[in-house]
Amino acid sequence: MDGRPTLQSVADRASVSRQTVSNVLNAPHLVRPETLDRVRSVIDEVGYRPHGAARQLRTRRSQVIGLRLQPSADGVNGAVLDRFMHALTEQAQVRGYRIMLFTAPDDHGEIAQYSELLDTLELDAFVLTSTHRGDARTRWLADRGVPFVTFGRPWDPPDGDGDGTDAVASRHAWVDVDGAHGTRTAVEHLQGLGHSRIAFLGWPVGSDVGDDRRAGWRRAMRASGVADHELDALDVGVEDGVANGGQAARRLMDLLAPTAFVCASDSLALGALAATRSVTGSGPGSTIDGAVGVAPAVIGFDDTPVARAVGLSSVAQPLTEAAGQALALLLDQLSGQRPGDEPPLDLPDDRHVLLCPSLAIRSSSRIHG
Amino acid sequence: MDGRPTLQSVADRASVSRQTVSNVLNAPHLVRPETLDRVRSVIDEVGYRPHGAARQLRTRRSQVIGLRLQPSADGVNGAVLDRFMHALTEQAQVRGYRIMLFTAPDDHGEIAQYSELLDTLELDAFVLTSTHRGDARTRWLADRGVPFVTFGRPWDPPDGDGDGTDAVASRHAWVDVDGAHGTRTAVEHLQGLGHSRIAFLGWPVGSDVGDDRRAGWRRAMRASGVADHELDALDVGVEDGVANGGQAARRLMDLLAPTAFVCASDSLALGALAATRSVTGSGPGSTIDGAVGVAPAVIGFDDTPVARAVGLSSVAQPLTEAAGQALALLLDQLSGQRPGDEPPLDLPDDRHVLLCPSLAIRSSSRIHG
DNA sequence: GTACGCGATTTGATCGCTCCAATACAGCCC
DNA sequence: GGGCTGTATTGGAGCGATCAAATCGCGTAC
Repeated sequence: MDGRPTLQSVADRASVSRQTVSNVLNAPHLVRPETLDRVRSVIDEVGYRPHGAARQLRTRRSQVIGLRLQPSADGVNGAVLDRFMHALTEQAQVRGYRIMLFTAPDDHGEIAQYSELLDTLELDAFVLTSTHRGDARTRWLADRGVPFVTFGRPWDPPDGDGDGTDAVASRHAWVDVDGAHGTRTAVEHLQGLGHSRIAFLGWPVGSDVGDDRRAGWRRAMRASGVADHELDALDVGVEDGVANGGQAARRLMDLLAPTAFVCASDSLALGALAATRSVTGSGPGSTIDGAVGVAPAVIGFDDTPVARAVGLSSVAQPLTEAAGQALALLLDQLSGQRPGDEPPLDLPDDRHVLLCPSLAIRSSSRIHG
Repeated sequence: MDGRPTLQSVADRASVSRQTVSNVLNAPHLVRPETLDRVRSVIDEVGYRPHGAARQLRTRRSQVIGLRLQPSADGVNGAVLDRFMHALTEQAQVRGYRIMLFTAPDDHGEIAQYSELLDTLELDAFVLTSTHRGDARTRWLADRGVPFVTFGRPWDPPDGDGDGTDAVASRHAWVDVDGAHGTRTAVEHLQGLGHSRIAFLGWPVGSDVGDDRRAGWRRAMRASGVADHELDALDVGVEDGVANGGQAARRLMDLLAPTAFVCASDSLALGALAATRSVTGSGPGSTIDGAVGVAPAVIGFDDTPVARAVGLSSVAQPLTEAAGQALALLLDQLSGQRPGDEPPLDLPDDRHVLLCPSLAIRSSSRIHG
């Protein structure tokens, strides 16, 4: 009566043994139906819940997934990872897993945290974000057979130095959103509205994510017959930020007078939006008049809350879907892996999920001059 | 050699007993210095780390703190809680605690999660956000003697129905930011720049946080001799949102032509900023000319990334400090409480921390006409 | 000389669960 | 009825740590 109900106390009350109660919960098919019912009603009656630590001590599984909080990217973006985390937490919870947070100053520190979390708390898996070329984290985890998924493709070239190690190491499970597809959709949407001089306002060449988004714009433009030298002129790369976006947009408008901007981020788009609106004097959603003085259309990327707030069209990542897929990939690894076993060597290649973003159309791309 | 190092394996290697190794880690003062050194060097050598689940099973403490993720407030705000969470995770980590996430559709569901998390994982404490009047969560936790802190004051009236239960229940540990102080500082800053007709753009009366911020503005205005009927005219309450902020600002400008706006959120401020700038045609930071046509100053609240991006002055909450204080209050409760003990009945009243926000001054409040 | 006190260390028990091997019991065939 | 198969259930062992109590060595007091 005193203290929390335990497997033994439930067993006594139901006149069975410990193990039978355990089986009722973990392997019901082994228990005779009438015994099942009886034990279950006792469980409900006393409100029994298994003790996680005790179970973990025996099974070597914690049912907990680790996630590193990024050091708060102080931009308009950054909310993306937070939203992903929300979705992940929700999805994990319904599948019987929990999310544990940790922080680290850099990748090296993150690996140190992996080590500690695995040794002391025996986390079952990790979700990695912000992957990049030559990511030491994926290598470390893969070498130790720790289940993990990355939100973001491994951007390493598919075939490294020929010895195949890199290829194997980067053949891990991942989920990502097709950025190129997003910008292409944006371009096509604008073309459908009659635009043809569509500029790309992105980051400097060299960031994989940025180049991917640029490539989508480029392909769509080229497909509609725009020449390469013209594309080069319409293609701008600046560091992320509202101010930078505004400056770059103004410069482009002076030189080439594009009728629309496709941007690599909402920050850049926000700057462009302000620049285009202040020059022409017409706010988003204002009336159309003739040809001159109509503000160019602007489309951002990531569909952050700010975009929603100011009526900025934006490419929206399916973050809930991404989180769901990430978890599915993780559970796949977890189910096939008994604590002591080695991870299977030749993994199926269908552990990659590339999702298509959608376009949230708002007033910043509804009108056309 | 095989398997992870355990307390026993370290003990064997150092030619001492299990318990001595345990003491080296948990009660070094009980161990003779030379033994201490010897055992410690073995620990380092084999890389021993205590196993959390085993420890928890015995001590009934998990060293884990629970935090509910709010269902992603889809505004410009909401980032506030995310930033608080970042700080909390960081602070907890250096003190040997971890943050575990969970979600719930409402307060009732949140309580159900508490129950489950306490029974199965034995979380040591919880951090609550978004507290409100008659919050069932704090009551539930307090009744069960579960340590917790809220980020946000209990807004219940100090003396309930006279039976004292509410007063006791709400006398829990909390950390909050003095919103009134923030808006007062904003007003004083504006007055220092020569402003006198300063409007308040807030939420409808009835939300405790909003009324607090309103009160700060009101007090500062009254202190400088503004009559009450004038204050009522300068005081607007609308639902949060950029569009609402813009509309309300425009209306105020038509009626009363205030020279400055103090807002209850960055969303409202953003709307006001757009409205003031589009009417006069001068962007933030543009040149001053005479008296007519100069854009009113605008100050927001929460210092969200967007504010930083568009040059909006804003009242900044000290979130890192808040997280640190919250944890200090928690650890205070945790240290004084042995697993089986009852919580102390008469708690000290110094478990409330009210922090002062600071003002981030940017271009939206630098000029004055 | 025995008793006592005190610090350092060891031993046995225990937390709540699952794994494993052993057992009881039914049904079936010869 | 004996032997076999397969299913339902049982008891013992152990996961890795801490707690509580026992033990040991040694100096001091009576």
